[in-house]
Amino acid sequence: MSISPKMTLLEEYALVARALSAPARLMLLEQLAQSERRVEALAEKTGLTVANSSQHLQQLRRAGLVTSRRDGKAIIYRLTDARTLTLLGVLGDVAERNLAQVGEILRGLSNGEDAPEPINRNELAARLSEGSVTVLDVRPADEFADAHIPGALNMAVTELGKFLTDLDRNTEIVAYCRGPYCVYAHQAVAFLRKNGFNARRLDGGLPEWREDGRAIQATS
Amino acid sequence: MSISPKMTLLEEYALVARALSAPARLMLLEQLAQSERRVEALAEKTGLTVANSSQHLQQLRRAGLVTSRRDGKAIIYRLTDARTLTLLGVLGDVAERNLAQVGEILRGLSNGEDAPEPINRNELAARLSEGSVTVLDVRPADEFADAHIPGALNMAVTELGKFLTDLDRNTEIVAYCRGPYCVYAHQAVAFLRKNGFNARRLDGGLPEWREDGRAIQATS
DNA sequence: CTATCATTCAATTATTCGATTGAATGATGT
DNA sequence: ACATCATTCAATCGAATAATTGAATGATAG
Repeated sequence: MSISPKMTLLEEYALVARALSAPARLMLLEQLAQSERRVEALAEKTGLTVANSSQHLQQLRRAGLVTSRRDGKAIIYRLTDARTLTLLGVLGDVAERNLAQVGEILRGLSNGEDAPEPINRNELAARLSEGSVTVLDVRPADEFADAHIPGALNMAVTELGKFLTDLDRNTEIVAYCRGPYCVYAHQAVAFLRKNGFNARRLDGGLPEWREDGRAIQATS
Repeated sequence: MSISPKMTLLEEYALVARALSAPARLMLLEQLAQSERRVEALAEKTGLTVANSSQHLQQLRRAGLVTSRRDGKAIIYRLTDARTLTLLGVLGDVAERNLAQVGEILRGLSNGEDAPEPINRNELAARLSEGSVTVLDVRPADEFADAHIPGALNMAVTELGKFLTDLDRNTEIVAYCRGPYCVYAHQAVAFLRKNGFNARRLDGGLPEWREDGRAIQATS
């Protein structure tokens, strides 16, 4: 079947693409983009069984998208490098702009509010150093604890209502979450705007911010 | 199965990735990156049957990677936009750097010669305006006729031996072909270097050159 | 209006994939 | 050296996919 080098190459490229072609594996990659994790932790975060996670992770490893190492009794998986992150971002970009259904869902998350353009990371960095912005991390608390943008507040989207009084209505709010596939930031921005706040989404999530080489606040 | 918007989104992203997960479709996309084409022409170029090409093209269309229009009796397919090209490039990049087998094949194409770093498109453009470089288009003649880098010579890799005397040994040669998945340029560079020429590969092929907004020489 | 013909559809077959279950592995840490 | 336990493997099932064949579609061109 694949005697010529050309065909072998194409099959390898196809293998990488196939690794991205299951929602379960995209969830795993999104998690790994936050930080390296053990199989069990990944299984819990994604709702997959451990055995199933393990098999998906092996497919991702065969495709070169993740690598693993041992730490004590656990195997720790992580993204091979920043190119994996780039690939995920471009994939989301293509889908968002070329698939009508994706655009609709993303707009639907805004719940009637028309969302403003996201703020880019350069601009946020500048605004942060001025102190003229409130940064909101809407990921689960454990992921926030692991690492976040310095000075960010952590509020789960579902709890946002309870903390509205804590937020300064005169300062622009920038919300972010995991990255291109995370919907929390969209929802948070819509909710805040509906309640009269000036809120925008950050372009990219924590992984992209970190990949830019910017400072993060980490626990360990 | 997919009630939550999050899952629906992931399924859509996975659909795009799945579209890239078959060698046949990657070949079709490589062809479409050269120029828009009819189904029959694509089938001939890729060696697929017409019916099979049609079905693959429909999958690519569902994934938003290509679009089609009618021209007379024919349906003309083309890449939806430059993002598709970017996606293909990043996919190749990940595979080349993370999969050992891909690296080996690409090195194997050089046939013992160690290939120099490719020249980037900015540099080639500068060198072209100086006239200090010979540009070699190693794609098939019909694709060359369709469009090529201005001033480029067209030689199929297999015919390269016959034309060695036509090439100036004192001018550096830059070879290019279809893009990241095309192996002709690698082979041409190896052959030329083995024969004492100073040759390098262009980073990216004609589609990337065109996408940069640079001048091309076209027939029509 | 009708014949033409490029493209698409439909039905089939062989293959591959994803999820599940329970057992096996094998490096750790005592 | 051995027990532990996170991870992986193996086997199974149901579903989805790619390629092939031949027929159907449907817009064009005369």
